[in-house]
Amino acid sequence: MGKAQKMGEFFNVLSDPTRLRLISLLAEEEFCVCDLAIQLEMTDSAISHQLRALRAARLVSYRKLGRQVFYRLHDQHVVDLYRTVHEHLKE
Amino acid sequence: MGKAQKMGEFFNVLSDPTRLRLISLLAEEEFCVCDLAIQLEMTDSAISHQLRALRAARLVSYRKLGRQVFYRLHDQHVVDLYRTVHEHLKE
DNA sequence: CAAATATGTGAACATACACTCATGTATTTG
DNA sequence: CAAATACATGAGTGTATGTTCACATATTTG
Repeated sequence: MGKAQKMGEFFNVLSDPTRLRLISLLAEEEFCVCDLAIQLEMTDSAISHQLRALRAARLVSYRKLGRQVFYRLHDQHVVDLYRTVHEHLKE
Repeated sequence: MGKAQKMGEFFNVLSDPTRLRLISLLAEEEFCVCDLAIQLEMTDSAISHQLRALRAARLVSYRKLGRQVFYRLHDQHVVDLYRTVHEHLKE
């Protein structure tokens, strides 16, 4: 797979508002799926689907605690990127 | 429009391999549409459509010279972003 | 064990979009 | 002016994808 293809797939993960809102929440602290769903006012299923995409992109990791699964950002890198673009868009 | 929506639209522009390849070429020097099409081995029409998207996102600007239109990156900001992500994906 | 809770997942549906094709516009050239 | 060149654009088409819905799995609780 070409470089442009790979980069495109990465940016594509960040091109969805729901996934960006999840990243924004998880930048503060870890959350379980149901709490993320409540805060975004969406179904658990929709959130779970999007977390799957974030997992596949290695942007989040998680730990299971009883019935719940707590997600957190895999590293700070994506937060830096998020903030960089956020600043850029203030023009 | 929400912040996440706006950021999503920006990342979406960068999620297409053709547009990323255009950005990569224009990071070096300015090119006219037909030369971009030759280098990417695509039709002029396809390139023109994608340049329109890059124009709408204010990522490129252009100057007309006779029949040709020369495109260049609007500023260095997107190149920095490009390189940051390129480094990130080397993991 | 049975019911409830938290999450994951496949299919379906609606929408978005990248490229092609046909056509339009502007500029140059013969 | 007529033909050719460079680019732009709208419609059409195939593909990708976000959400919903139904259902499956795993854990807790009574």
